[in-house]
Amino acid sequence: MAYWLMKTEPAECSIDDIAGAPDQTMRWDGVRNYQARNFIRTMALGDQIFLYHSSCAHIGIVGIVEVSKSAYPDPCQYDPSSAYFDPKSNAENPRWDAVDVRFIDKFNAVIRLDQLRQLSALAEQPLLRKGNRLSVIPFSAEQWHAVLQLAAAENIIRL
DNA sequence: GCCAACGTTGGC
DNA sequence: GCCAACGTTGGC
Repeated sequence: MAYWLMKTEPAECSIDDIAGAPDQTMRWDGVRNYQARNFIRTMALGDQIFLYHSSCAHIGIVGIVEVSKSAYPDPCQYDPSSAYFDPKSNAENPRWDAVDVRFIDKFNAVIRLDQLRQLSALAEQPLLRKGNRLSVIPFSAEQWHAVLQLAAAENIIRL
């Protein structure tokens, strides 16, 4: 099993939106960056994902979701009415993939950026690098557990 | 709203 | 293949 972090603008799709969706499951579509897409293609059923709210009032990790369906062609790329329509993609050779994610947990507080920066285990984390724009980011098991332990120490979650 | 950083595009 | 221009991301 692998660990990941995915960014979302809560105005578009928040942790509450996922928790409130049918089967608490949503398609994670609209990824239009090749590096992020390549990560999506390596995701496996059951992989654990930190959900991160960006460009909002309370920036940080807000909960956990998991991969409930591994990568498949993102239907939005074929839909001319979609903001994610890609006229250069075609069914024979789909350019973009999606996964399905299922709600696992919402923390009782946001794990803020300044808290994450305190973790030496995250010193090399692309998420914390200035100018980082990657929306799908792998986490090592060590990084994953360091975040969970921080959250437990701050009474954000119970381990 | 500002602006730095980045990925992508397209002319050459 | 280079690289400037552009659009977007994302923290502040």
